[in-house]
Amino acid sequence: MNIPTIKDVAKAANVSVATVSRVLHNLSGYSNKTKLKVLQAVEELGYHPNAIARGLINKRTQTIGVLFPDVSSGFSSDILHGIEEVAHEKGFSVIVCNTAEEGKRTMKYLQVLREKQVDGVVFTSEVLKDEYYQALKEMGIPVVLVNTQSHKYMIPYVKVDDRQAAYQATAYLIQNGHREIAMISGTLGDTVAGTRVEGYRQVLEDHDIQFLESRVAYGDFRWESGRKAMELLLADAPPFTALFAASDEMAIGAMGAVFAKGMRIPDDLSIIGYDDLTLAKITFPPLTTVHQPLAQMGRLASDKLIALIENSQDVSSTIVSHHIVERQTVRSKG
Amino acid sequence: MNIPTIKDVAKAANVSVATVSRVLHNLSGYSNKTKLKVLQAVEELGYHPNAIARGLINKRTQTIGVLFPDVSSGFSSDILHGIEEVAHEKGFSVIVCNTAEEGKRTMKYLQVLREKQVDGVVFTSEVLKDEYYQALKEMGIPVVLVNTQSHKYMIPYVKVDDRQAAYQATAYLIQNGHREIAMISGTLGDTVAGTRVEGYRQVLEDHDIQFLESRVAYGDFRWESGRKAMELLLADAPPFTALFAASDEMAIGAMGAVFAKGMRIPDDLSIIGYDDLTLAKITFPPLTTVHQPLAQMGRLASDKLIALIENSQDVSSTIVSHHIVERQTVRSKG
DNA sequence: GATATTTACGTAAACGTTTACGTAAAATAA
DNA sequence: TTATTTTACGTAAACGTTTACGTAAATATC
Repeated sequence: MNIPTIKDVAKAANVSVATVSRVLHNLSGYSNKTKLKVLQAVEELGYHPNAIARGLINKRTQTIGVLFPDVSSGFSSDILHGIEEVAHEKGFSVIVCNTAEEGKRTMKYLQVLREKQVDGVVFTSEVLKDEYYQALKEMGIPVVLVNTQSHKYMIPYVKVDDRQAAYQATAYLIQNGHREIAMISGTLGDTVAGTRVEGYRQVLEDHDIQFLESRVAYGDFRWESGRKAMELLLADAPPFTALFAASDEMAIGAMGAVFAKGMRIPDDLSIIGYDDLTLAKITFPPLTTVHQPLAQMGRLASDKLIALIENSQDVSSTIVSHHIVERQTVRSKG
Repeated sequence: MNIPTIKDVAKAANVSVATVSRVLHNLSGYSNKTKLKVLQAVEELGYHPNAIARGLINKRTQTIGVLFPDVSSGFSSDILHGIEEVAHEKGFSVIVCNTAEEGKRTMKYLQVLREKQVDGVVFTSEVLKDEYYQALKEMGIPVVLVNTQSHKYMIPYVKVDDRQAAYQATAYLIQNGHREIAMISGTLGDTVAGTRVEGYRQVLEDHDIQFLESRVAYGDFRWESGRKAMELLLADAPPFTALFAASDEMAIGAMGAVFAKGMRIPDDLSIIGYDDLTLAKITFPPLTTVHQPLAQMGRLASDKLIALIENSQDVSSTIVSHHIVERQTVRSKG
């Protein structure tokens, strides 16, 4: 018993495949009577269209590819959730790819996506290397960037203004009376990480506070690196009363290091994070942090990508708004 | 300038498409000279095979579908990571679906997956309703369950032994001298949740400790429900010195409620969780919990599914091993 | 009632592959 | 040398759709 095709339906309904296709697509060109016959045949045979055959002829697969450095991170999975949500609403499926930040894997994935004829690609949280760009360009399909951007190439992106967000996060600490402020940055050399320390440095200058290289430590955005960086800072840096961590994970790692020293948060040290992962509100005390609307960013990216796929000419980018969510890790000093 | 097809390559290399296909697949039936000609033409034209056309004829798409109740949870995303990893290794792509635990959405996804002709499906963390099973069965493709199982239908699954794990988690508390032990269970009515309270109940009996209905509260596995359940327990339940939470998220929610009361963990109250999410090790104090090898479960599921797709007859299930990871939320009562 | 238009279809090509089958030339065997 | 096998291809059908084009019948127009 083979899977019924449109031909079987046509035969059963005593019409041509063209007619079946027409009624299935609600086009015109058939009487109500034949429509009923066809629909009944579909029902009886349990016919389901084959999207592969359809894709072959339409040159559209209704599928997009999404690349993450680490799908399992709280950060990525929120974005994925958003992307998937609107993709599904709009009739697209999403293929996930985990690049593990490896160039080779990434290129492999791009090749697979090309062969699978995806209609578009979302690329997230990593710098878009030249070779990626070339591959993507050859594929001739729209791309949107999330949480990253390319200065070299003109590609629409969705992200927050990192510099400004970092500026405001640090400013928030200053407003709360802190003047000795350390920072744990993301990977040294990474562009977004870089932008964040610029923001941090800028506020300090604007408030006539001296920027001390010795008060900034570098992690890789992940929890463990935050803990280590904090241990370093606690041991070696000039004393400080507050910390800005460039990711929530690192902030929480830092909190662990602080607690381990028997210090209290925010009594002995204030901390502000960055991201507002689900994590942030469930730690104790709940983490004050700058909120990035991750799921929303995913939704916007999906939206934009699909518009592009459907021939929109609008290649604009969007800077989504961030804001500080005040929880309980920052203490106001008198 | 259109995308080159196998025909273009054939023309450029002055051979037939059949020959091109043969060299591309490393079959036999061509001289070394023509092989070189073909490869060169491929190179020059920048030809890339079209997996859609291939899928149409092979009736294989090298794609699997994966259904999650919530892709963005730390739980799901670890499983996804594992699934994706081996799928990619074995030449399969994965389409993610977020059911949001809604029957209608789930059915919609199953239909999409059917139309897209996926070769297999992984279904995770939800009970497999009859209608899902029927749809899956009609599709005629292999399915594997993760973190759930069906008593009604014969479908391979990958999960831990929940009852035993719950038994051991509670036993661990008893071994540490606790006898007044509360529990926060997952959704009342859910099978896995049910199994876990059975395990809990069983140890108590085996140690001649009276099981008190009033010492078990019900959440939905998520953080907030854990906090609420703990507040309830703290207010209404007979006093207890330890808690077994059926998920790490709930355990952490409970910790928040405890801290909010000014109590200390583990000094005033011991807590053991369940899952060992990334979360667990980064809270303070780090959470003692029962480890489920989530990524590994994903890998195993992927492995099994692909074997099934490739005609393995082995429909066995696997119970993966769990173990308690001792961190700092359980105090030994002298 | 003749002509023009619209409706309701059917036919067949096309999408880009894979592969069964056929065949001429080359290699081997007798 | 001739007969046989093997090699190296080419031809064409098939996968399941969509859609341009054609056409007979029905309907509308005058």
